[in-house]
Amino acid sequence: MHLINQLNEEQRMAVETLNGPLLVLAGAGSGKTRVVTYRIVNLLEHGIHPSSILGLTFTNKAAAEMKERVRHLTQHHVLICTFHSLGVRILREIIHVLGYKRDFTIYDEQDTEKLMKLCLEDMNIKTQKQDAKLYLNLISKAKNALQAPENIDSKLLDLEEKLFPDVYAHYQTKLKEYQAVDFDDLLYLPAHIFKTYPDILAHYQERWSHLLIDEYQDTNEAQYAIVSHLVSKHGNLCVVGDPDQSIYSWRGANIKNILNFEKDYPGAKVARLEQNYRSRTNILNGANALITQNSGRFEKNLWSDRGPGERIKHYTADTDRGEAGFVAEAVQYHHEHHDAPLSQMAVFYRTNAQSRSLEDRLLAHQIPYIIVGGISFYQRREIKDILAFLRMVHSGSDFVSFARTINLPKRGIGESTLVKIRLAATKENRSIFSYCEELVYGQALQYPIKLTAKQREGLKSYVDILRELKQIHLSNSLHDLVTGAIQCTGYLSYIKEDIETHDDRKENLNSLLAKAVEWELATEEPTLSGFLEELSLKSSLDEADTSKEKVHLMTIHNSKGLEFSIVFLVGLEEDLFPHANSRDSHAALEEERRLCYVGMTRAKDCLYLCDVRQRFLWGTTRSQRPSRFLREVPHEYIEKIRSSIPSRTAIKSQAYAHRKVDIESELSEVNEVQFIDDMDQTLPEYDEFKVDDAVFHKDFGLGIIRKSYTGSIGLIYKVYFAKDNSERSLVAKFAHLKKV
DNA sequence: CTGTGATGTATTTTT
DNA sequence: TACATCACAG
Repeated sequence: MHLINQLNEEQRMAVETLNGPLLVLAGAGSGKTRVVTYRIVNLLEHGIHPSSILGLTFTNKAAAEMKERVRHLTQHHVLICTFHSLGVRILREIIHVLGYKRDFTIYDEQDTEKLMKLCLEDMNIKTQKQDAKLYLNLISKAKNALQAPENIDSKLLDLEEKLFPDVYAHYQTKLKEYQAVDFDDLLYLPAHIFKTYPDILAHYQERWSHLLIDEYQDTNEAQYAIVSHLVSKHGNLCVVGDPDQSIYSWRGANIKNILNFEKDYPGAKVARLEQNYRSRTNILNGANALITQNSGRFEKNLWSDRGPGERIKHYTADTDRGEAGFVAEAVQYHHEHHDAPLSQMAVFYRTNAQSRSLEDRLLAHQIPYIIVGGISFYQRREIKDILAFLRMVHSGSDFVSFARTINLPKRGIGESTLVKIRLAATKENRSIFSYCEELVYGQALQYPIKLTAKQREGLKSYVDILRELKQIHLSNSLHDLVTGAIQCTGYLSYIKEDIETHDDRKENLNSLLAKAVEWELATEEPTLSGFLEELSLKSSLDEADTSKEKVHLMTIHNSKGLEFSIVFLVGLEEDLFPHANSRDSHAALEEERRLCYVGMTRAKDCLYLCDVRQRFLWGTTRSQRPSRFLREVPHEYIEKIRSSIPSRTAIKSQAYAHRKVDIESELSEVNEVQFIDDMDQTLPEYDEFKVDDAVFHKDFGLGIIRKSYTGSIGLIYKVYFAKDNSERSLVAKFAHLKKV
């Protein structure tokens, strides 16, 4: 295989190890994708049948990319997909053993929230606002940990969570009744089936002889179980990942899965990919130094021979608007003076809300940008509405979709009637739609409910519309059905009522139709269920058209796996990044640090770090303190700047020496001042102490930190002092507390 | 049942 | 801020 020659020694070892367990520790930018694809090519060249190989990733995008690369190199189609689509694939084949029908619906978060509210109502649980979300969270955790409702140890639960096992059980019952599964079920149910039905498992073990898992550090228990079940026979498992880039523990990812790989699979070979082909050393070393602060790591020595490059630039703005303005100007500068393509620049932030000010300034500077991630097209109301109609055509059992569509447009069926219909249908043991049909057209009901003339009329029109759509579905193409769902339902006139949003919504509906057509052309057997399934597994990440000449805006989470020449990491402030919610947990804080590491290591040539003194956040203007992460990157790699245009030293020392002199002199006046690195004078103030830390005060003696918060004067600690048994609030910068 | 306006409240990351 | 929920009137 000639491709082998393009690899370094460790990479080659990974590519040439075809059987048995293999752990590839792939540092940032170490050529992971190349190794993975070459390894698949190598498997194929060694006579492994394409259909025996299974590659698993976390995003559709990564899967598609890898698949395409393999196809390009070998002309073979290999199954590379996300864990969730693998789950669907398996469930479509065997979910009947659990009493589901083959064409189940997949509920997204919005859908499950509706379902949960209705469950709580059923159980007469006083439905407080966040209750639904709270229970859903617990259920999600339970499923990720492979716990069935009956396996929950109620002794471990808080008092207010005592009802949880019952709620969980009822929720599962309802899901089944409505022939729906939630997102976590796509992993949980296959894992459950594998465990319970050895013959089914054997079948899948037979089918896939070689497994490959990407981003293994982000697998959760359920995913881990699926994988270990599948490989327990042949043992040919290659996992790729980087513990330092584990950033999804909040979704159940367990970093131990990768850390314990050698224990789980004795005799595993380990390839350490430590040469970074991406970043300049100033950036790489800065990031390395930062991540060293974490405990319990696999030591590694990531190096690069791409030369030092420029130092990491740190800019402090007065306000979030100023920060965004700085970014816009710097983008413009790089674009105009160095021909840096916009598509090679990216701005990363911790929370989605931060994108607004950035968008605002970029727009003002007329810089084209694209938001990667964000609110998905498929989450938009009008899209979900039409899809709900389609779901009703597909499965008459899905009550959530019924509830969503029954009053589009208004048909006089309100909350209370909806409850009556739902309960009656359940009692009657009929699907929600067949119950409605019977209610309007038949008499064979044991539990009919009373309707006003207007309601009867409304329900009848609804049933008629769905019957018509079903008819279209039988004899026409998919896009005819979509057209029908938009037109026959009167949806168009319904959205006309809101003039403000009408045009946008209409446009979105047009794109939906376009997507349907496109999908029909690209798919061999374009069925409705296939279409719905594809859309429910699509994430916002998969839609972005990244080919265009635009600056990329995204959360740091979304930046994983990408690289850009120039990266702006904004909002490096305490309580934003690291996020306030991680404040009291060491583990959470380390994850924030890994997140920062991920963000930094996306940059090839140029990295900007920004923080802001005053930020408009959560409805008010807040005084912000610089992130501790800024301090954790050693000074030698950082240059503090006060303008988006480089200072004279920077110009001279870097590749910019050829720049036009007039610009340089124009700016030199301002920049003269900033040659001093003032990092030392502006040491960020941050939570030096955490709750429960012991401290010493020169007057009050020994104390314990009870609380830390930010007042108008800065960081304040509430400290309990043993000496006089008192609690005092002390301003951090004056109190001179010492660690004990 | 529906629409309105007031009131309250919770603000991370997403396959 | 912005969204969801609630109370109340029609």
